[in-house]
Amino acid sequence: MARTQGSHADITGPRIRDAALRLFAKHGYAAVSMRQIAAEVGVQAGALYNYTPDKQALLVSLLQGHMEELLAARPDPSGDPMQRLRAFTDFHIAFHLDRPEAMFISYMELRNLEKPHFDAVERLRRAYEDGLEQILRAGREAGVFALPDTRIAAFALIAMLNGVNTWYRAGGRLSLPQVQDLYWDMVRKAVAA
Amino acid sequence: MARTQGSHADITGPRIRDAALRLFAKHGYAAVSMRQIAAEVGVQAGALYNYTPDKQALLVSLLQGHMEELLAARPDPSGDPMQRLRAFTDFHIAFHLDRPEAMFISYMELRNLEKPHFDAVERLRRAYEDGLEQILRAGREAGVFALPDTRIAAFALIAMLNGVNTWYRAGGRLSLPQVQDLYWDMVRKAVAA
DNA sequence: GTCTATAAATTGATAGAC
DNA sequence: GTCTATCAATTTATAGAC
Repeated sequence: MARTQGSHADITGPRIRDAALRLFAKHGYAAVSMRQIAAEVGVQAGALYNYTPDKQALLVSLLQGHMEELLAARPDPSGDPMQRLRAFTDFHIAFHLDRPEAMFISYMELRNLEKPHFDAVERLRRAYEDGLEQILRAGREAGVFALPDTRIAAFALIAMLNGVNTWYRAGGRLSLPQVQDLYWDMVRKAVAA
Repeated sequence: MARTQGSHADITGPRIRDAALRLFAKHGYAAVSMRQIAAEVGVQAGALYNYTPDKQALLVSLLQGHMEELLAARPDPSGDPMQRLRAFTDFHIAFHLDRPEAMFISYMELRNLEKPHFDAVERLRRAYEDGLEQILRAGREAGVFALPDTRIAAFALIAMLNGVNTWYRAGGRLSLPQVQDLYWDMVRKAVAA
């Protein structure tokens, strides 16, 4: 029989983060109250403050955690530039389709981060963009890519790949490998020499 | 000498929309109070309700107005598919770089629209995407574009072009025509046969 | 058309019982 | 560790004077 009171430290913490992620993605950070998060978890609002000092820290943890996971999961830089770009494309699509809410709030709620937290997250994003740009530069030097501006190209490719999340629905007419093939076709041609 | 009271119907209306656009873009719809908007305009909160029935109507008006302007400003469908695609690319970049806040809230604040308003704005966006897809289909039928899926390609190209707004700053190292050339280079190659 | 004043509800966060 | 109760501040929106 379910208790209505008692100690649940091990499970409550992650459930609070899950609930906050889901609600922030759906309604936006500013529109979500601590009471809503607590209700989603099944505790009272006061209990949340055993796990987070305040609402802002909850958002910071979600965004920073997402970017650190993204950087840690990147494919190894092995193979020629074409192979590396294909691996990056496949990875980027798969990683973000697997975490639609985290990806969504990582773009949408940046402005709700206080300055030092914003700077920290931006530094991580910058590192990720740099990873792609290095692939593009290596390809240009090898003569397989033709890109007048590798920095802008990196922005453009990431923006294009991010767009998958705006239309893809699991169980739709396209499987993940089909989506990866479709985007790889355009990525490959866009950078081609 | 400036009055602190009195009638200013002609100028107050547009100024409220301007202030709301700026503040919504900066802090997010949910995070902006009617008092903040009023303060930005230089009136008291109560005065806003002479111009909008409520806060939601202000957001609807901004998003719907932006999409209608976008559709109305599209380039004429003249020329061959390659020329039409170039015109679309140049137009899309120029239009959105000219309205960064409106573009921003049109993507970010969709979720804060009540259902019927959301549907109305989505219908307009869909019409815009359809315009690009028709260009892509015409090019594929003419044999100048090679695209396995014109719908996905339209999404991908729009997402790529939208990305300009995340990094472009007026007065930066690149002029508008330079940006248009850089993106056209990638768009052209991405769809090429 | 704008003001002041206020109603009614909701917010983030804290205190103290259990 | 969670609860109930509550504070102090802020919110949208309205009423009525000018």
